[in-house]
Amino acid sequence: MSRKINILLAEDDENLGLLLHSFLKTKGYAVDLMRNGKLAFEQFNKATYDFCIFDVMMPEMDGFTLAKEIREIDKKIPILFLTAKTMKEDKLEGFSIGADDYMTKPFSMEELLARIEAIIRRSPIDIEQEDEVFMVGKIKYDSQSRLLYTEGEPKKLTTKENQLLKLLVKNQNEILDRQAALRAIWGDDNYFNGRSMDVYIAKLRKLLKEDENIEIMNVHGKGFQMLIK
Amino acid sequence: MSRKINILLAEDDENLGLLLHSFLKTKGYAVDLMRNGKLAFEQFNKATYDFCIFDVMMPEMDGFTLAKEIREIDKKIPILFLTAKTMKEDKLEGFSIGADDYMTKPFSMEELLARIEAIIRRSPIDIEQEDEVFMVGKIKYDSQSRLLYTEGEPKKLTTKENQLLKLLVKNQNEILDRQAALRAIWGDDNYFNGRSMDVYIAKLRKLLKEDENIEIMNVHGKGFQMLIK
DNA sequence: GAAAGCTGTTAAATTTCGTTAAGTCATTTT
DNA sequence: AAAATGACTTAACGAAATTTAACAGCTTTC
Repeated sequence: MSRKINILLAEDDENLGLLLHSFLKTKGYAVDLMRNGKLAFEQFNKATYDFCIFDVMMPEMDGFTLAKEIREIDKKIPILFLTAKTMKEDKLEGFSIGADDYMTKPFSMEELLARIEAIIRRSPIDIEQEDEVFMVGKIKYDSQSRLLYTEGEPKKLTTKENQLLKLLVKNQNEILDRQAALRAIWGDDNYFNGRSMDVYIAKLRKLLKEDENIEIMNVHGKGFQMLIK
Repeated sequence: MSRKINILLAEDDENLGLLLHSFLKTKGYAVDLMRNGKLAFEQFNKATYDFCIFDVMMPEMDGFTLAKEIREIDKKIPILFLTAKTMKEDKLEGFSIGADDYMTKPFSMEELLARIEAIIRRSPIDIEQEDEVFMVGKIKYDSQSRLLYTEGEPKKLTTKENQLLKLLVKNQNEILDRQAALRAIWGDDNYFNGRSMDVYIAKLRKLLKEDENIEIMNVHGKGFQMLIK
């Protein structure tokens, strides 16, 4: 079998949280439980996850806001919502963010498991071997070892260069939101971090200019978009 | 049966502490009892444990803070909390740290035992043979005898080399937080200890450079990450 | 079309890290 | 007891990574 699947679980109800945590663990998943959206977002940027389960109603940051933040930096990770009420609007909002499924409390553990496995089955590419190696145009890029295989010697990226390039590549051809990137990499989107990011964008452009089909384009006031023709 | 399971017990109430200590000993566990969180953390870094039982309310360092510190350097060790009051917030905080279970005082010895065994049953890999012998790339490493089986003569590591290498290996492919490592090995993360750690990182790199697939990579401002390709 | 606000880029300043060597202290050897 | 050894720390210096500054060039707004 392949490696364990990492699930990020955000749930403020301690009983349900524990229950889910231990249940999913017995089913062979690696689960990190966070008690609110803020903590969950921080955790999301620290580790690498394959799957998210978010309660909609939480203190600090609710599940939808959390999902929005995460969608800014990861378009594809499956998100499943848990919602206490059968609010129609809730569901709609959830799906417009890009929810893959939702469950209305109370639900059975087995049902939850079935849904998780269904979603995982549906997205066969990413989950089974969350890729750390990408092709950026004709340039190979290994985000794990932070190596960019340009002509001649592979170039070793610095921590920040690597974090930023990884975000851009993962959001290839889509806009990477400025604030989202700053929060994900620098933890805070103040003015100076913003200027710092601009410096790194310049560095990456220089690193990638060898392939003229790659372009890191600015979208004024919004963010950056890595275009590959 | 396999070897004895080592439990680290942190409990400031002397009566309860001794009671638990002798009870668990009769049940075949090896138990070390510490009377506060600070001592328990120091002890955790001296020996190797399979399981933790922490009282939440303790002088010097409470159980949650202790658990947080330990989680920085060991993501997987099971932690069970003992809590005097049925404080809802306590429980939440505990589980977000990654508690595996909790018990509210007063509780029966048998119930505690049942929970411990349930947790151990759930995590089949780590506990039954928590290894002191690792393969680091193609180099064998015995952290118990502090021997690194490089080409030719096995190299005997010093105390600090061994502690640091063990932490890196246990957090393989993940970031070992600088402060956490310093607190775990040096007890304090001041400037000089930091420089000392850097010296040891250099030593380890030299020791391991024989296998070119091993890399101790710096994550600027955060810590170190041992990568094995 | 001028002001205000973003972005691009280079360079300087600051912080953090890598490495080697010298210093300190305790223990062992001779 | 003097000398040697070993482990660890501190110093020293250089290199690398990151941030801040500085200034020029764009975009939007009204």
